[in-house]
Amino acid sequence: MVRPGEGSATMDYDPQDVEEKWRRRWRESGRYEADPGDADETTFVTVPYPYPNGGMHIGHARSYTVPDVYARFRRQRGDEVLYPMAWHVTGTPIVGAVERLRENDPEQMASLKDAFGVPEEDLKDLETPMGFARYFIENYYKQGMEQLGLSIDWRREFTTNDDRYSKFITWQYETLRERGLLEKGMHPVNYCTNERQPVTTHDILEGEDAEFQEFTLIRFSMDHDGDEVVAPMATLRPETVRGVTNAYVHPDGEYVRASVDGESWVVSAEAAEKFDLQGRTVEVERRFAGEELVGASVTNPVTGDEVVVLPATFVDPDNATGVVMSVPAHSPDDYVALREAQDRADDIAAEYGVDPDAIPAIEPVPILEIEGYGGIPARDAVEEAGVESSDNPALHEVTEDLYQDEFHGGRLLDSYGEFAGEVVEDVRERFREHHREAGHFDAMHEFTEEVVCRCGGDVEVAQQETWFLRYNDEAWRETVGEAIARLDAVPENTREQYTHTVDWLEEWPCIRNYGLGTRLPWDDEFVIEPLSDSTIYMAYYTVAHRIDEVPVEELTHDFFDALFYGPDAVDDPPETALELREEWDHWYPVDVRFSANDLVNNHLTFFLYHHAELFDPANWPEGITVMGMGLLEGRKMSSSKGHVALPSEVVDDYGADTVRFFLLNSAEPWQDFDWRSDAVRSTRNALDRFWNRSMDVVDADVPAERPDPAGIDRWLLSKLQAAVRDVTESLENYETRTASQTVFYDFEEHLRWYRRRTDTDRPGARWTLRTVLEMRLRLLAPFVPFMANELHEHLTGQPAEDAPWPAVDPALESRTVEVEETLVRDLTEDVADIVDVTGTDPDVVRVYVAADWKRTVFEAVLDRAPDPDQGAVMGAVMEDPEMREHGDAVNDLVGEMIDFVRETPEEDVTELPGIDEGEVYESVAGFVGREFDADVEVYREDADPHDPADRAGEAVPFRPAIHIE
RNA sequence: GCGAGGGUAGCCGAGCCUGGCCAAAGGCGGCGGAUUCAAGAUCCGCUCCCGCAGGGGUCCAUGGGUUCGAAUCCCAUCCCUCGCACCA
Repeated sequence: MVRPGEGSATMDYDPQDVEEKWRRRWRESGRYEADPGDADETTFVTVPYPYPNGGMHIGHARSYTVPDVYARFRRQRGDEVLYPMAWHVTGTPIVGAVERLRENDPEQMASLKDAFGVPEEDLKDLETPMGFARYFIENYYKQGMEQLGLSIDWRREFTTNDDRYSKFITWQYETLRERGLLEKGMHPVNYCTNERQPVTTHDILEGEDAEFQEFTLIRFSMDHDGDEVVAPMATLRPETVRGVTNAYVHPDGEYVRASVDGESWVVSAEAAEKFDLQGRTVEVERRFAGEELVGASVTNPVTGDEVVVLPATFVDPDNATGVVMSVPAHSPDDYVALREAQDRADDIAAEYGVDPDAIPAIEPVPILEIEGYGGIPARDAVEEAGVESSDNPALHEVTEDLYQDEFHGGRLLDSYGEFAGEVVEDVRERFREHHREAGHFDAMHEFTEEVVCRCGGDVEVAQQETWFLRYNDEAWRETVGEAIARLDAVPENTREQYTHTVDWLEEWPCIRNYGLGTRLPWDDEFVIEPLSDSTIYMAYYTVAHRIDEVPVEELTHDFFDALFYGPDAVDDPPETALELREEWDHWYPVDVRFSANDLVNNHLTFFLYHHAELFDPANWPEGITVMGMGLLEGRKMSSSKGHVALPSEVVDDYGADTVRFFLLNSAEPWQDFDWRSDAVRSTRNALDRFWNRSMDVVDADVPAERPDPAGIDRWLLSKLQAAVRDVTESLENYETRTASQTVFYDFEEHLRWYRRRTDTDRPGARWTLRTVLEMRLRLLAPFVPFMANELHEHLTGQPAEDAPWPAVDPALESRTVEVEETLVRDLTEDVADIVDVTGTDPDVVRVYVAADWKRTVFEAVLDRAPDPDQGAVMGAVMEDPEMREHGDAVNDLVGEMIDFVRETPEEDVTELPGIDEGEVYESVAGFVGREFDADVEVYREDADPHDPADRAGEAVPFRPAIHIE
């Protein structure tokens, strides 16, 4: 019995022990530090740097392991490979995390303590943003990556808050500005009216999902205190302007008369503040109750018609302008409200002094027609739904439905002139622009729901001056389009997503008011936001370890110009910059970037934009492989709910190789994967089995020279060549699942058959198994580097990763042998079927090989492959008088053979004429006999066989007749 | 609504591009057997229905179509997931 730790070659699989040993060797030898050498090819693999605002979970583990597999694969193929890593700390998430920690926010504390297991005594280290980041970098990310065995060059590590990195970003933004790709403008932001500053979604307590809406303001005019003033009415449906029959204000609401951008406006008090925030110059001149406006008439800027202002308590002065227009023909809400106002017409007239005849006289004015509704769609909708009053909750739904229908199916009436007859969906935008230019319309932003800041303050949409990246610039779009066209987009269908994103992107506001990162070079009040400071940093990796020796103040604009654009780009190029340029030239471009698929429509597209602009096509990204999401036990992971699997824990539980193998094998990189502990456990069992079997091979005596191979050895070696070819091809396509499935599980199936077929103790078998193991270990090394290296070293004295990637040996590949073996398998299965269905335990199995004339028929069919025609074959065959003797049997056989040829792969069919079936069956008589514990007798149908059950006649080529007794 | 992806046996999941080797890989779960003191370990077999001769029937969301032949190609319908921004 072998005791643990005894050092015998037959030791049990102990991943913790094996893995720690290799980690140490890699660390101490600097195995993955990549420096320019003289290899024929370089491979530069990148992945978005992690954002350490929390710990690392199993989804991250996969994101970094998939590139590692590719890196290891390319390394074994002889490339110089660079796989670097850094840390993204830009912006507010880390700052926000620290704030929530300081406030003892329960969700944050649960995430830190329960999900990530941060000990109480460490919490004090997390109280500054960089302290927080550093803690998770060191204790979670970096440690997790090392445990997983990622082949990263750690010398190049940096954070995006480093001074030198900022110099690089500074150069990037100065360059973009010089090229006119940055633009100053106004932009809507979330603004806390209490703190008097912009806030991010992380700071929002209520209404996190609220979106900005752009309301169109219809500039109604009215007489107020003897002046002509504007009463702007907000709407999302500007095309209904011709259907306005009246307006509403809240009689008790506070309204103001204000000067807005030099004009006199009447709006709610809240609206005046919003206009102020949205970049307009607002001076409130007088405040009054809404009641004061009731009864006034306002003039429609488009039609010139006058309509009356009515009181309504449903008006929310804190929504939009607080002055509402009513379109009863097309808005069920308005329709019902109007009916109710008309019911109370006398009261309203008496209370507010409105002309008593005005209210009953209001009639809905249709502005469009739509199939399925009459002239007044809102009336039909309301009546059909049986809604009688405004407090019926169904009214909301009726309104939504009608809006939807009218948007997609409503055609404007003749009064719309040039817009008449068009569908709302197609015409709204043009209509709005037309009237905006004519001065009839204006615009404002508003949230879709109420938004409250963490401080309790009201959050409003504010317009703020900002800098934009001009992603909608036509020339830039064209260049990035070329970059997309050249890209190896994996999977291929993502290419369209990049194109689509480019079409859809407008200007991108690239700065924020606060957060970590690089200040805007020409205005240090602002910081460049995270998606904008992470577009070309892969270039920084190439020099990161050497730039640390350059004093920060030397990292000028010229320095980077010289580095990236060469000695001619500046007058007096710094020597160091030119030295670093060689590193950059050596590694760039990025060969492949691996990234989660949700970054396609921002980060990855930005990545392409900036490369396309700042670098030559030769340095544009060559490939992007997108990755799917991770589930845990079938559910989404969530650190706040504690539903996460941590890499360090699962590596402790199962071993890094098991974790890696599961992550790589359970789905292709771009598919979603599901971390299920039962499946992971079964992966571990499979690796255990593999280890034990491998150790048996390691311990076996193997002849130095290859002994004479049995047929089955040649079969297994042929399968091995196919595996080498398939794994190589799959890995070139980043198909980690297919590749690992082929070399591991599929090959285990071949070995199962091999063990069943032959005595594995023969010298020939021992030699074969050893050769197979050695090759498989090399093929497995990218996936399970610890185990593969360990076993390969036991076997050959050299780690698998240092051995070259296997090549297909054509001498060991034989289609004929493989086809013969399928005949053996077919025979075995047929006998087993018969045994099964008859329930007999045979003493004798008789096998009858088809007569020669049947072979002739098969060959006649084969002559007309791949799509033989029954008539033609029959014509040819029947020319032979001997055939005619067999009569109808020939016809049946031709039909059967035609089906057989059609259904068999062409490369197999062509092998068949060279195969002597009888010989094949005779050579496996011993094996088949053992399988069924019976004597096996092989006969030829036309050689006067012993045929007690009269079966021989049923034999057809490659389907022998069988009789069991 | 727009854009992308998807619906395959108890479950997960391959196959679909390039139609026939597909009753449809593999895993999990379940059943039976072997080994074992025992086992969540390993090994062998079974796991749509019928069948005492290698066979037959039905099947890949639904309904049509193309084809000698459809899980695979085309059309329509239903359902599900993700993204739609200034947030990493």
